[in-house]
Amino acid sequence: MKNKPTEKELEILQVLWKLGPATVRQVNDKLSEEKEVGYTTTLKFMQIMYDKGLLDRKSIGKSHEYIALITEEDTQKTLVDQLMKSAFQGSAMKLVMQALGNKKSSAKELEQIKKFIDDLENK
Amino acid sequence: MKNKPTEKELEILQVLWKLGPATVRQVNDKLSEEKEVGYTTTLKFMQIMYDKGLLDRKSIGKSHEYIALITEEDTQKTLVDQLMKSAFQGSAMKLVMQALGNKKSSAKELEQIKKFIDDLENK
DNA sequence: ACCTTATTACGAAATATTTCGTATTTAAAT
DNA sequence: ATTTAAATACGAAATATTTCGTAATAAGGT
Repeated sequence: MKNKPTEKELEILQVLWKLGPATVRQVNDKLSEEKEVGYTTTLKFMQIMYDKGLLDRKSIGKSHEYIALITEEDTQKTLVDQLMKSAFQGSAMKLVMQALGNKKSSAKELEQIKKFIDDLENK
Repeated sequence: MKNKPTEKELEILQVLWKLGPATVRQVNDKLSEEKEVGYTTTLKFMQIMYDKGLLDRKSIGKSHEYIALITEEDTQKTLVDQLMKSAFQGSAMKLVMQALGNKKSSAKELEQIKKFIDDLENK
């Protein structure tokens, strides 16, 4: 089983999943759109994540280009599993109902989910 | 908006939701079933949570009886919202599909969810 | 070859979370 | 009233996470 990335690490992963391979500068620019953050802060994180094996990198000119080594899906799976265990007694159903009840999803989305469930059932 | 409890705080909340009003001793015993933890550790957490306003307490003999001031539902909502934002681009649907896809829910549960969705739609 | 500028490397401060030891208090039993 | 056992209060150590300053490095332009 995987252990989950910290919140800041997740923010950086999000950027990399969206942009694909990217430099510290690019990631920092993206993060800074939301909330100003020091360049060396982002750099440090990405170095730590590289050391941890969360990212890979290669030299491009004088800088590095980083790429996520874990997929968005795997990470989502890890996080959902964790939340299900820690707050929903391991019940996917409880979690799902909470998620659907919370935020009004569009009719279209609800249909998609029903179709998704049908597919699960006929498998 | 609420901010989420830390992991240890959540563990303690879980026990209190399950047991109802309980002493530090009772909570610590419960937690220790899983993994040994020092009595004063649990005590300290519950004191902090009391100071933060997460718990209330009243004197019972020489000890205190604590009770959760936030409900399990509200907490689940907060956690799901947070996860939805931080890892699923705010999409309930993506989260739901991940949750259902991950863990095989029983046919009965899947039916319940579909019914739940139907209710949402006819509202 | 030298200067400029952007990048990396490194260390450490700042903050948040988790853990527990020790001293004090309290109530119950004798 | 005194002793004893259990609980609380307090402080601080241990660990994890987040943030950034400074120095060293490297590449590109002149």
